[in-house]
Amino acid sequence: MVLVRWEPDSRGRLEKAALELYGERGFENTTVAEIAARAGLTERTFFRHYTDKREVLFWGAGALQELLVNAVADAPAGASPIDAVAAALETAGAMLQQRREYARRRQAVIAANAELRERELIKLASLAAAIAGTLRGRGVKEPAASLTAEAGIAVFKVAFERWVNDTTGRDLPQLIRGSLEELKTVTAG
Amino acid sequence: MVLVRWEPDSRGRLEKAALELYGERGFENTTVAEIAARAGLTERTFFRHYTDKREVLFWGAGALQELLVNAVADAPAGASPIDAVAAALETAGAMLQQRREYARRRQAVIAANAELRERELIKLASLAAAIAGTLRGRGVKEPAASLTAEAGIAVFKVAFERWVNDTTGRDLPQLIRGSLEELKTVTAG
DNA sequence: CGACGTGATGTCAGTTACTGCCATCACTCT
DNA sequence: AGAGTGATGGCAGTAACTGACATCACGTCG
Repeated sequence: MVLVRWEPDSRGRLEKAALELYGERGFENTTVAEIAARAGLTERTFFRHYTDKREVLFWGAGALQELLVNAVADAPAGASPIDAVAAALETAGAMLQQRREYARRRQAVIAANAELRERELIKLASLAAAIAGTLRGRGVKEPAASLTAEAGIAVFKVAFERWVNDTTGRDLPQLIRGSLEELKTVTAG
Repeated sequence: MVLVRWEPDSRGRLEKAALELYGERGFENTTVAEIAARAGLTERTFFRHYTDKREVLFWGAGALQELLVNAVADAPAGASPIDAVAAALETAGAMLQQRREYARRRQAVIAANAELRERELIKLASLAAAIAGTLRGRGVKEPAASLTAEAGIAVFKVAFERWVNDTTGRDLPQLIRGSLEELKTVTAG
């Protein structure tokens, strides 16, 4: 009957089931066994794919980091560090924008739970560290590299939050540009 | 024999025991039962004082947040938002500086473990949110308030890390000032 | 002075996240 | 056909955390 031993894309099924259940009853009231069951798998298999119950929502972070690092590395040699970072963030923002509904649901789930917010923050910190490393590779010294990267992440955080909670459909890359301008104004004070 | 039913300062004993054990064998290889035993208490009592195993290292965060918020609120009315935040951070830095050895040991423990780093990041995010709220109370609009607060926290993170890993005994408030200047330079690019 | 309430602690049982070890078995390669 | 591989299941074990109830020095009030 069954053509293959296991249904394909178990990762995708686990992520879908987890996002649904976290959204329906909340992260804390969802059991890993329940996620696995909805995906047609067992708890043990869940933990083979994800190191813990939170990580199932953050699998895409690696790809985002790679995208950002490449974009910073590929910025024109003449670009200032902050503009290289800003351009990279706008590129990433354009990608996220294509999956707006998914991004919103996911963000609502994360915002509703402190443990998930913690995980998100460490992913952002990891992004900042990777960006700082890339800037150093472009010849930027410390502490300028770290400060530029951290400032970029701050700009992204503020812009992303506005974008998620925005009903007027503003453009994420534009919000990022606007946030950077605001940061420049504010630090010039 | 015993004059009082329980030794006083169970919180202090728990925090001391936890920092020691996390430093000796690492966070992951330390059991809450072991911490409690070293403090002369039971596991159950540990969880009455701290919501989880990490929180025992972050009890002081509340006082720090209060200090920062007050310092921002008390800044002269004419001060720019970024300068108000910078002054508050320098005040906080001066406080931390008085407990340098403690701060270093604690930071070494936190840096060695991802879960503890997560917790630290959410505490810093909470600081940023509180500062942003105070700035709004001073009439600063969004997104300027959030960006100023996030930028301030970024400056603090970079300065604090340099201070902790510094062997030449540089002054933390000075490092904070220097980081802010660097940020201003970098964002002016 | 004695009963009584209170607060910090102890005891214990239960749930669930997470891990190590071994078994299974469709598919593949030789 | 037989051996190897890889994704999965089953199961036992540890430890974080929680709820319910017991204890008992201390202070208070009648």
